[in-house]
Amino acid sequence: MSKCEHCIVREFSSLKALNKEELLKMAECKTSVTIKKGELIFEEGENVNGIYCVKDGICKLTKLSPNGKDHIVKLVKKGELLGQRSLISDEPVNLSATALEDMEVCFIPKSEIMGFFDSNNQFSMNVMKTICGDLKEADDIMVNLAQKSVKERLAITLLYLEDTFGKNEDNSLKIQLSRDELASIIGTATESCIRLLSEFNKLGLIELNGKKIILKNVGKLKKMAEQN
Amino acid sequence: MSKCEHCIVREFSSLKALNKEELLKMAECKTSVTIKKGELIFEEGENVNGIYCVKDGICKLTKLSPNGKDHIVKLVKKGELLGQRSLISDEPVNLSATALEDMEVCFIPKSEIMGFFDSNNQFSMNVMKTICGDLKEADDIMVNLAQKSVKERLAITLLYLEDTFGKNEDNSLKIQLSRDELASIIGTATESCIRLLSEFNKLGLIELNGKKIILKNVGKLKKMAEQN
DNA sequence: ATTAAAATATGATATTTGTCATATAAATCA
DNA sequence: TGATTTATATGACAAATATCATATTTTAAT
Repeated sequence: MSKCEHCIVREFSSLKALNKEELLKMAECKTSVTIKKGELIFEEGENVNGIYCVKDGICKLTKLSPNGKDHIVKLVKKGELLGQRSLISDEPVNLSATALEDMEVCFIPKSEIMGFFDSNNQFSMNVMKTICGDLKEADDIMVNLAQKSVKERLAITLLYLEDTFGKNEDNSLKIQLSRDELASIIGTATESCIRLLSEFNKLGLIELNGKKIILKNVGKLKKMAEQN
Repeated sequence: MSKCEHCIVREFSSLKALNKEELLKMAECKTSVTIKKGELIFEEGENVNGIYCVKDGICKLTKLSPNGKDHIVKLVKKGELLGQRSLISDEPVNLSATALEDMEVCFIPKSEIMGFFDSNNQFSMNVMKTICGDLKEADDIMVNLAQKSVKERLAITLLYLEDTFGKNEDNSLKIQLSRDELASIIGTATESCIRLLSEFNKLGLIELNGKKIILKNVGKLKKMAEQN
C-alpha cells in the first residue's frame, strides 16, 4: 500500500491540511484503483460511501437529462476530489463520473473523512472553499448558458480547455474530447458543434487535425467569446 | 436590539446550531436593516464583510453578463442566509442581491461568523450542507438551460415558483415577478417569455390577470416541463 | 485485412428564438 | 388629473439552432 504521506497529489486538494498522523491513518484504510479510459467510476443515484482522490487522469462529471442526453457539468483532473458534495449532504451522488483517460484514483471511506471533519478544522475549511469555488463556477456557467450564443460558448470552452488542461508539444489541446462530449459541455447538438468547429477552422481561429484541436489565434477566440 | 434567541427565522438556517451563549453574543453585534422593494442589498464585486440573515421578504441574486443583461441565479426567501460563499472564499461577492419585496434582514459581521466556524462544528456542517444543496441545484439548472427549450423552462419555473413561494387565496403565485425578471430566470428574451405566457394562457395551463399568474393545470404544466 | 460500427462532416430544411417595430395598458409623478 | 414613463402584448421578420439525411473518415472487431 503506497503512503499518502509521500503522495504529491495530496498537496493540491483539501487533504493538504492533514497532519502526519492523519495521513498514516488514511493510508491504512484507503484503496488504490486503476480505471481505464471510458470506464464509469460511479453513477448518478449511487451511494458512494467515501470520496475519490484523483492521482492521475481526467474524468467527466455528467448528469442525465430526462430527454436521455448527458450533460457534462464539470471536468475533474489530477489533485481534485470526487464525491465531496454527496458525502456532506449524506445523499446519493447527483452526477456520474466517467474516465476520459486511464486514471489512478484512491478511495477513502466515508467514516475516515467524517473523522477529519470533526478533528481538523482546516480540512473542513478547505473542503468548504473548494465547494464554494465550484458554486461560483457554476454561477458563471449558468449565465453563459442563459445568455451567450453557442458560438460564444464554444470559444469560451476551447479557451478554458487549453487554460485548464494545457497543450501538447504540437500545441494541440492535451485533453481529448469527442465532438459529442464537446457539444455536451457547450449545451448544443453534436452537429452544431462540428459545424462551428469547421467555421472556426476556416476563419483561422483553430486548426483541426483528426481529433486534435490547435488554438491558432487565442486573441480572436477571446473576442469571439465576448462578441455581445 | 431584538434578541436572536427569540427569532424564529433562525431555526430555518445554519444558525440553528448556535447555543444560547452564542446567540447572545450574536445579538450584540448584529444590525437589523429594513430594505425597500427594489433596493440593492449588495452588488457584485463588493466586499460584504459578513452575512445577511433574511428575516422577512424575498430577494433575487443576479449576475451581470458582459452583454449588459442580468441573469437571476437564485431567489432567496425568509430563513436563508446571504453572502456565505463570499465569506468562506474570502472574496468579493460574485452576485448582486436586490429586494423583490420589502425586507427585514440582519447583518452579522464576518468576525463573529468566523468564530462560530472555529468553535461550533455543527454550524460549519450546516453551512456546508446548505452550500452543497445550492451546488446540486445549480447542476440541475445548468442541465435545464443546456438541454430544455424555453417553453419547458418556463413550465419548470412556474411550477418551482408555486412550490417554493406558495400561492395567495385566489390561487395566484405569491411571488410577483415582472415579465422581465421571469425571462431572466428562464434565460430568454422578455418578448419570448411574454409570448409563451400568452400561449400557456390560451392553452388553459395558466391564467393571467395583470401581474397575477394562476397555475390552472399543474398536471399539464408538469407534462410540458418534461416534453422531451 | 476485411468488415462492421462509430465518429466526423456537411447539406437541406424545419423549428425555435431573438430582434425590431408598434400598440396598448398600467404605474408614476408633477 | 393629465402627462410621461414603464411594463405588457403582439406582429413581422431575421437569425440561430436543431433535426434529418447522407457521405466520408476513423476506429474497433472478427
